[in-house]
Amino acid sequence: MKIATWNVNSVKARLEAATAWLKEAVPDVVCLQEIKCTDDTFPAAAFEELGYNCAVHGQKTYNGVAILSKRPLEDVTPRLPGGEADEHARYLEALVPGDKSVLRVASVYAPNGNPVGTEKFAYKLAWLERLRRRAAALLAFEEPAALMGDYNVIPTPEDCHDPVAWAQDALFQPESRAALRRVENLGYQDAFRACNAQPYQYTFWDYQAGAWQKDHGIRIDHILLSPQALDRLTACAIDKRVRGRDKPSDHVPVWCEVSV
DNA sequence: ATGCCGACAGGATGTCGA
Repeated sequence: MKIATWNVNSVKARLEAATAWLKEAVPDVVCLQEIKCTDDTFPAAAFEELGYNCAVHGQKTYNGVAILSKRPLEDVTPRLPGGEADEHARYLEALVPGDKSVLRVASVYAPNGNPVGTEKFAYKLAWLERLRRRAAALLAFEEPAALMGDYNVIPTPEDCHDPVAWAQDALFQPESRAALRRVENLGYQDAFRACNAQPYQYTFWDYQAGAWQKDHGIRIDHILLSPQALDRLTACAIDKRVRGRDKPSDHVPVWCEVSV
């Protein structure tokens, strides 16, 4: 099963780019982030035409996550536990039946957290701690699980072009990196790093300052696999070329293949 | 030291992203 994650930065602005990529990449499951629309305005028909079922946890203007799947989507659950007052649409979970077993997938859109030292940064860390708790609960099922999305965390200095340039940014704070590591330390593995040790492989390039042309990127979109999913991992890659197309998102898709 | 670009809401320009 080919599964993927992509922060599209508005699903409506990216509809043409998204359908073109789906036709060539042909993933079985795609987790989308920053769809920036409500459930009722999500362009489901365009994806259904390509054979996808859609689960949507939307929000007007900001955030919003979705899961597209060629297989049925069961147990569809929005929101992370523990944030009853949190109105941001940043998490959506579903169960996808595979050939041999089920695969639990989650579309993850962690908060940006800038500027550091504000309530936004505190919200980011609290949100990642809620994610860690949910990730711990999922491990108890002892089933293949993939928590995929925009974590807004640069894991290591080798995941950005210039660590000094990002030193003051919420994405590269020691606390942010530790929060991501705490999820991994439960027993989840970064699928990309399980397949590729090359440094300076990015998933995001800013629209500004010619970041794409200069390859000034960062790796912040991650696929975290449970042990049962990692055992079935056969490939993982970043579809970098998508960033060079017309009207691109500032993020590109990351995908992996798991034999479930 | 700051903006650079882009999407959105709304009808000018501010907010947000990373």
